[in-house]
Amino acid sequence: METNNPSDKILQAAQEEFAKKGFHDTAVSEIADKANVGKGTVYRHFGNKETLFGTLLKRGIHRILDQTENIAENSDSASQALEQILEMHFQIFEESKELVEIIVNEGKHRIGTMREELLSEDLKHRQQIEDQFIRGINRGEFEDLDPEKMAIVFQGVIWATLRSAILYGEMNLRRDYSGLVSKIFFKGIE
Amino acid sequence: METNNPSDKILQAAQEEFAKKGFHDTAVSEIADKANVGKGTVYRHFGNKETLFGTLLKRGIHRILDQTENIAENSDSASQALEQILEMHFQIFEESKELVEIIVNEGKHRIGTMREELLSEDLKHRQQIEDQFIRGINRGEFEDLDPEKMAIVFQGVIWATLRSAILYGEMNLRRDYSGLVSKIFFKGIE
DNA sequence: TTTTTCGGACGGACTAGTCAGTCAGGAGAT
DNA sequence: ATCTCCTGACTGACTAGTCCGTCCGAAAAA
Repeated sequence: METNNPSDKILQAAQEEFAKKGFHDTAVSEIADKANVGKGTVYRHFGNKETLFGTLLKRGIHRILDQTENIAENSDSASQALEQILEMHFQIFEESKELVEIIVNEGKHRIGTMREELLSEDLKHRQQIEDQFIRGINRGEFEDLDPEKMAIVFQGVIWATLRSAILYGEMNLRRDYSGLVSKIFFKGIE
Repeated sequence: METNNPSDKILQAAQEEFAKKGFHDTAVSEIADKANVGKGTVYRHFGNKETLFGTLLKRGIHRILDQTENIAENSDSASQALEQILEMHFQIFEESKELVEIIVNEGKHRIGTMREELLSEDLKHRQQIEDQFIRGINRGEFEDLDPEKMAIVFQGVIWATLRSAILYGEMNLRRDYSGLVSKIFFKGIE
C-alpha cells in the first residue's frame, strides 16, 4: 500500500473532510492542503470534485457489497447470514467511522451525475439482502412475506443503528443491537 | 388561509425547490422567482436562507410530534400506538410528499445553526416512541428489552419505508408495510 | 368626492465573497 | 535537453445578502 502516492493521500484527506463537513461545505483547496498537495494535483488525479467524492463513496459501497456477497456464500442459514451482514456493517464502522459517516449522511443523496450509479449500487445491496430473505422463506426459516419489503425494512434498521452511533457515539454496536435485531426480526417472522 | 400573502407563497415555492434539489443546490433567487416575488421580499419575511429552510423543516417535524402525542394519548395499547404512529407518517407523506422528502433527505443532516435544534426535535420524537416501548413493556405486551434501542430501530423502519416510497414511488405504503412491520416487531418481541 | 400625504411592503440591481476548475511555469528525474 | 509531474495564482461563474427607489393603499385634508 503505497501511502505516499498522491492519490491515496488525497483520498484519505477527502474522506476526513467530507465526513466532517459534507460534500458542499468542503472546498477542494482544503482537501489539497490537508493532503499536502497542490490543488492542481487533485484535479490531475480526479477530474473534478464530484468524481473524487464518488470514488470514495463507491469504494465504501463496494466493500460492503463484496463482504455481503462473501457472507451469503459462506453461511449456513439465512438468519445467520443476515445477522452477519448487520455485524459486518458494525465492523466496517469500527474500522472506518468516517467512510460510514459519508455513506450514511450523503450516500442516499442526490450528488449530481453520480446519482444513478449510486442508486443502483444501493439497489444491488438491497437485492443481496432480499436474496437472503428469499432463501430463508424457501428453507422454511421465515414466514412467506414479501421479501422486497423485508429487505427495505432491514436496510432501514442497519442505517438507523449506524446513524445513532454516528450522532451519539455508541461504543459497542454489536453488543447493543445484534441480539435485539435478531430477536425482533427472526422471532417475529419465523 | 390567505394564500396570496407572500410568506405562504414563498414557503410553498421553497418547499418545492428544496424537495427537488436540496438545500445547497437551491438558490434563494429561484425560490423568489417561483413565488413571483422579489428576492428582497424573501429576505424581508425570512432573515436568511437557513431560517427559511428551518421554518419549513420545523413545521413538518412539529406536525409529526403533535400527532404522535395525540396518538399516544388516545390509544389502548402500545403496539396499537406504534402501529398508528407508523401509519400517521404514511398519511402525512400522502398529504405532502415534498415536505416528507425534505425531512427524510435533509432533516437528519448538518444544516448550520439549525443543527442542534433539529437534532433535539428528532430526539423528542425518539423519546415519544421509546415511551411507547416502555409502556408496552410495563403492560406486558413486549419483552423487557432496551426501549431506547428499540426506538432507534423503529425510527429506522419508518425512515426506510418513506425513503423507498420517495425513491421508487411506492403507491400504498399502508398496505405494503403496516402488517409487515407489526408482524416483525410485535410478534418478535411479545 | 377628489386630492395629497405618508408608511412601509416590495423589487431587483448591486456588492462582496466564495470556490470549482485552469494553465503557465517550475522542479526533479532521466 | 527533454519529459513528467506538480503547483498555486488566477479566472469566471455563481450566489447570499443588502439597499434604496418605487409603488400601493389607507387615511387625512380640501
